Amino acid sequence: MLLRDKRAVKSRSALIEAGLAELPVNPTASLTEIAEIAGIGRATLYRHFASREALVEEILAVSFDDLVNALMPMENENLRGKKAMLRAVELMMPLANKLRFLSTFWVEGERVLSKDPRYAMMENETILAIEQAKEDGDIRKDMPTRWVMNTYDMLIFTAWDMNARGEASIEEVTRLLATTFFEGVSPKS
Amino acid sequence: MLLRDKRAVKSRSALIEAGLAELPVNPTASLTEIAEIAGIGRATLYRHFASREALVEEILAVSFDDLVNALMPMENENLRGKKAMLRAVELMMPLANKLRFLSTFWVEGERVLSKDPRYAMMENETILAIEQAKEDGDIRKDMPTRWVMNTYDMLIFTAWDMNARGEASIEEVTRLLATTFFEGVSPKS
DNA sequence: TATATGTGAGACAAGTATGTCTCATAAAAT
DNA sequence: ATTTTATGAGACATACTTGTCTCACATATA
Repeated sequence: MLLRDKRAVKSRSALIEAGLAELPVNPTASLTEIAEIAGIGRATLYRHFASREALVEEILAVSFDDLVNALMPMENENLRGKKAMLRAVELMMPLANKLRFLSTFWVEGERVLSKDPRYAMMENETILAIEQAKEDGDIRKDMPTRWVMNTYDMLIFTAWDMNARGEASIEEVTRLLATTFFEGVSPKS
Repeated sequence: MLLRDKRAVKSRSALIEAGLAELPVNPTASLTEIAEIAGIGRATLYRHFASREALVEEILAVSFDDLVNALMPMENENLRGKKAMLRAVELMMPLANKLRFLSTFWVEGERVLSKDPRYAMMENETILAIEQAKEDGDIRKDMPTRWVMNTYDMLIFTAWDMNARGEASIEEVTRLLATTFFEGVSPKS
């Protein structure tokens, strides 16, 4: 199954798409269900993925690809600290559905997530930006970086969720997130 | 099984304790596992709880009891808006370990959670406090109440989680939460 | 002490998920 | 046109989970 054949490519992507759509909604979905959603025979699923875990890992890898891809523009922008964090939010917001998969496997799959070296990489970049923002006077030095990062991640998930429920547009949640994160919910004094 | 017998009371609470400890870590734990953790025979588990769902519901009910109990002191304090929100955080934070169960079942169990009338009640009280805070000039009027509430809830879970991992004390996460929520992560200007 | 009741161990049935395998068929590759 | 390869359908074995039931035993209760 070396993806030289059109059919194999199609089957594979159909399976990944199905998992990406179904697993966040129903994390314990059986492989029979996923194969059915993909419109692919269950046996074929096993031809592409040796096990359930292999499928999940592959979907995670694809999600990371999209995420890293979305953040690509930043490579040439040389932003740091607060500006980098805001720009990242802006670029990540439209990827809501992909992030959703990642957030579903945040708890259960922390060991799965951390298998991907890019996970640690992205975490490190976030930490770096937070520490730069502290130096620049944009984030309080007395707040643990870990707390700031958790808050940042959590706000991203919250923002996506609200957008997915149709309660606010991408632009709106981006603005809300930025304001809430840096200024809090209080009016400017 | 009317809990007239010491043994029944002990078994029941051991099972609830086990579920409370294990399910947040491993949401798909089998009843065999939970019974083993409780040190109770699996048959006895079924004598107390008709089904898996019944066990989960009971644990949720117990969690709500604790939560409502913890917030009891506010009944006589007549706080409103920002002060009510801060006081609620202060009272809820020490319940971290116990109430992590609720956050685990936040997504999956939203239908389970909303079975409990106290869920809607607490939600309404939060909404009321947020709207009071808006009137009082403590929360921006241009922020949707829904967004503010989601942020508030998520910060509570984040704080619980950080405390549960031993990364910060109760007092610390309480302070971090309050500051982050109302002022944001930026230093005071 | 005598009775009532909760319990543990284990058998049991039914349902479901995982993973392997075969074979005929259809569609790609050459 | 011929060969190669992926697929679908389904059988099959294995294992696990849920939920029920029985029986001997231990422990509350009276």
